[in-house]
Amino acid sequence: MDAFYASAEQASKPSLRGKAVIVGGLGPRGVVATASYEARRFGVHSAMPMGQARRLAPNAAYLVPRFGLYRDISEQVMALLKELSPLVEPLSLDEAFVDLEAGEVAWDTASALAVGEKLRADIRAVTGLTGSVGLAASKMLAKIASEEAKPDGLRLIVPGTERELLADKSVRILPGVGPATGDHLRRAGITTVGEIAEAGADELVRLLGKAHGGHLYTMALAVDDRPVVAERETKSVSVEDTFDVDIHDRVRVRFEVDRLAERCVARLRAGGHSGRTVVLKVRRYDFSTLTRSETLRGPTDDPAVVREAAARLLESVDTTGGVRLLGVGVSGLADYTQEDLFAQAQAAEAELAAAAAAADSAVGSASAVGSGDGAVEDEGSALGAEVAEVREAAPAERRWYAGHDVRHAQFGPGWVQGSGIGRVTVRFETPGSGPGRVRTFRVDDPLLSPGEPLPLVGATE
DNA sequence: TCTGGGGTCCTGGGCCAC
DNA sequence: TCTGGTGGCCCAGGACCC
Repeated sequence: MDAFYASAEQASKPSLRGKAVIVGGLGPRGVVATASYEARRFGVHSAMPMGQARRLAPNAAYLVPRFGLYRDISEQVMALLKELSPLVEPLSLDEAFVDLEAGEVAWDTASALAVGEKLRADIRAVTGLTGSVGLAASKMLAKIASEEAKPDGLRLIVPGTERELLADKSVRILPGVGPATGDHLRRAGITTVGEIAEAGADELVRLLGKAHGGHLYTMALAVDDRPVVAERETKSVSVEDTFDVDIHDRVRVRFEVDRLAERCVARLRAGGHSGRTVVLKVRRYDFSTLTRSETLRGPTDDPAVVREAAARLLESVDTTGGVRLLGVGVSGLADYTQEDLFAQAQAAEAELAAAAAAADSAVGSASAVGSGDGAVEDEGSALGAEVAEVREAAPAERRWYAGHDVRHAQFGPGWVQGSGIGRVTVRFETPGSGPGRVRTFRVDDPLLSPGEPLPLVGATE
């Protein structure tokens, strides 16, 4: 999909069509997730600090992402892809590899082009958005082709022309070559894909190590036999927060770690997982990042267990000077928990005990663990008590995020154009309407409530 | 107003068992 | 008994991707 988040916003907000739209974190430390093509003309691009984007494009519309809407659109597109082949490998919400051969829908250049054009038409018809298609003999080349096809295009790399096509391109075009590897290669006098091929496998391995160097060399020869993999197993689950202002207070740091641990476990459970290794991530005031991990005896999805492990890990980290980001993750995923094993063991014990007719078998309840209600149990530490106090004091206020959907009892559906100083400005328009009017309300206006994204195509028109 | 969030993979050192 | 090689696991950090 082309400039996916921004395009989705333009499609659902008629007043933004043809305008510079920037989607991303709007806090003081936000970065750009996606910039519309109009915004890119000002030099704004993904991963740019939002402050810099605002300097470059002060008049652009700045919106907070609406992942629910993007996910819905993504599902529509993925469904179209699955009609083409059983082998669809999603890379993100807006990108996927499709093995057309496995789907038996394309067998030569002409049929592949026809499938690509029909897919683009279908995507437009179903979602109202444009997508670009790259056709090639491997995943790497298909990806390069799709980048070249953007926006709203189709590009086919004819088999046999690959090496010639890659030779003059920057090494940065190869997947796996980011700023660091790019610099590394540049210092060795290698700037193009052709130069990687000329340097030879041994030199690449010497420069970048066995795995990375060897892989890059074969990529440079346009050799990529990685298969399209439909189902990928999740290997870790994590949540992290960057704070608007560095946190110095150790109690607050501990409180945030507790909260993150609980959010992480909620996600873990939602995915039907448990995990054995708990990871704490700390980014300090100077942007230095460190991780600490602890591997438990068995997998868990118990919030208290993860919280306590994260708290132990935090004890080994020096946070004086301030903390910019905290994260908690769980890896070593399994589909059972240590508690399950305890439960099984206890059930077996209970059976034995019953068989022995022991009247007082001492089997506890295994189901008491992991209620997930967020109760704080800190083994009586003073810090734990303080954390509980901070938790009690956490405020709950209604916030209006720029770009998010609202509904007004009198004026109907609209979206938040901005808010501040007790006021919220709403533009009343829908995907099927023309550009709408703007009205301002008090932030606590009882007639105003959060709304749901409206479908971009059909329903409302 | 410098630098998000959620992932994956690789490397290299330390430690331990064989 | 001592030493060395090897392989696996754990841990930390770095790079990369979208």
